[in-house]
Amino acid sequence: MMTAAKTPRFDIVGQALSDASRTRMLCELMDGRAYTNKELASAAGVTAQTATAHLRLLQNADLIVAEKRGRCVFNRLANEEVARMLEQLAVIAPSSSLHHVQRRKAGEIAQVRSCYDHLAGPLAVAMTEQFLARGLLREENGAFAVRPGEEWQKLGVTLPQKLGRQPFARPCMDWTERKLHVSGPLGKQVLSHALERGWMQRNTHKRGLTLTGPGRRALQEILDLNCGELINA
Amino acid sequence: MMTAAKTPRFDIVGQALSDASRTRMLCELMDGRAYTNKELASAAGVTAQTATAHLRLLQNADLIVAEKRGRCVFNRLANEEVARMLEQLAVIAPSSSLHHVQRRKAGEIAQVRSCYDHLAGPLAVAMTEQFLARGLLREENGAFAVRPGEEWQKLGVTLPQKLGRQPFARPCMDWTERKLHVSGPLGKQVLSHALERGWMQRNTHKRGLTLTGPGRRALQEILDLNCGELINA
DNA sequence: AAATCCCTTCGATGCAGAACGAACTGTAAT
DNA sequence: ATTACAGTTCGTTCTGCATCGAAGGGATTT
Repeated sequence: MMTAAKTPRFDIVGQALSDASRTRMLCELMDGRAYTNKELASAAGVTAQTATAHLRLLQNADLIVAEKRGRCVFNRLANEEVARMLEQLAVIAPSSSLHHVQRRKAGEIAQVRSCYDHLAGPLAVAMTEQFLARGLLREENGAFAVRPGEEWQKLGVTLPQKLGRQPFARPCMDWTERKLHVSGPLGKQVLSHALERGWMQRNTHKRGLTLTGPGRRALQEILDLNCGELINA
Repeated sequence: MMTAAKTPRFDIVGQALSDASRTRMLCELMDGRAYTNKELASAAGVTAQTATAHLRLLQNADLIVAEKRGRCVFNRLANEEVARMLEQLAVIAPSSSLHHVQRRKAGEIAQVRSCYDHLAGPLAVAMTEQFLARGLLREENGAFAVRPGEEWQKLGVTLPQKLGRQPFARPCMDWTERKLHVSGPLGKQVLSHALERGWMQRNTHKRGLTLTGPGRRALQEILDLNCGELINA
């Protein structure tokens, strides 16, 4: 049975987010990969015992899930909603250094990076703008409606039979660009296809990605994107 | 060489969200309207002193903004991004999965409502504009000067002998319209008269009001107001 | 078997902050 | 002028919890 219209318990999640050690761990997890207890302890700058307590708390708040493998425990974000919530949180959360400086400093932040399981950053924003300009996507009251097009196939996207029903493409706010890019199953397919084809490679330990020559050419050909303007490396 | 940590400080916002009293207040504010300290204290179930501390904390986290007006302090969400973040948070937060949080979209908030003891909302704003256009009110350095007129009588307003002495009509900022409407004794008389005559009725629970047929006709006749344009119910 | 490593549990410590009563400031009503 | 009311400040109490040292389990290696 459900209780009568009670207020959402923001405080339970907020409690989990209220400690700097825990949020440092979450930032580490935002690339969608799994990290061990020890790695996250090191990222947060605390001992393993303390990390254990933190990770249990994050688990109880359903922000992460843990998987035991041998003597290690792999932790990852519980689901995409958690990642989206964190991205939205980043829009309003103050940063250790200045936001504006971050954006302008070339190369300090990866121009191409992943956001949980999909592309983010200027490249993702530019691609999304192309999708919208070509009528492949339409923004409809805060959601993305997907229209068929040969570009999807070239990007490795398999469209579902029934378009427009489920959230196949979701708008996701990029916190450095403050513009929309595509998440959801569509965004996920685009990234995994790009990684398979060697269009880009994951950097060490972070969400950064490196766009390769073939990737540059592929995006130029499929979407007429001039990646040289975006990534001045 | 690792650059200095530039991770977003999720914990600062999380800290603000970590207390149930504060999140109850935020839930109350999610309709986009402004509430006083006391109202929020009551919504959170704490005393006024405690609410003061909470509200200051929320201000420092840039989640809300406060504006002093008279002896009251009106608090509202700082911006649209905060509302979006809270909505995204509601997706994660327990016990919120079914009840979609009511955030202000166009026309979602009562078009006719009360603000303590006087009318507010688009209807009140439209009436005030009529008062000004007909010369019944004049804005003088931030205050309303009242001029005599037969409309006042028809609206149930008894003017005091000495006009202009004390603030008989005060300008009151409507938070959703961002325009002025009339408070003070004059606004109070208008509302109580309208309720007496059955021009409108109080809704359950909130400050919402329902404009009745006779009320619609009365306002049409007295002020030439077309209420149909305002209230699309 | 012993050694090593990852993680957890337990206990102690110390700090942060949520709550309210009492008292105070300033504004509005009568 | 007096009263009532909204909000704040201060001091106190009490609970929660982040942290680490020490010690214990379980898995893998030597």
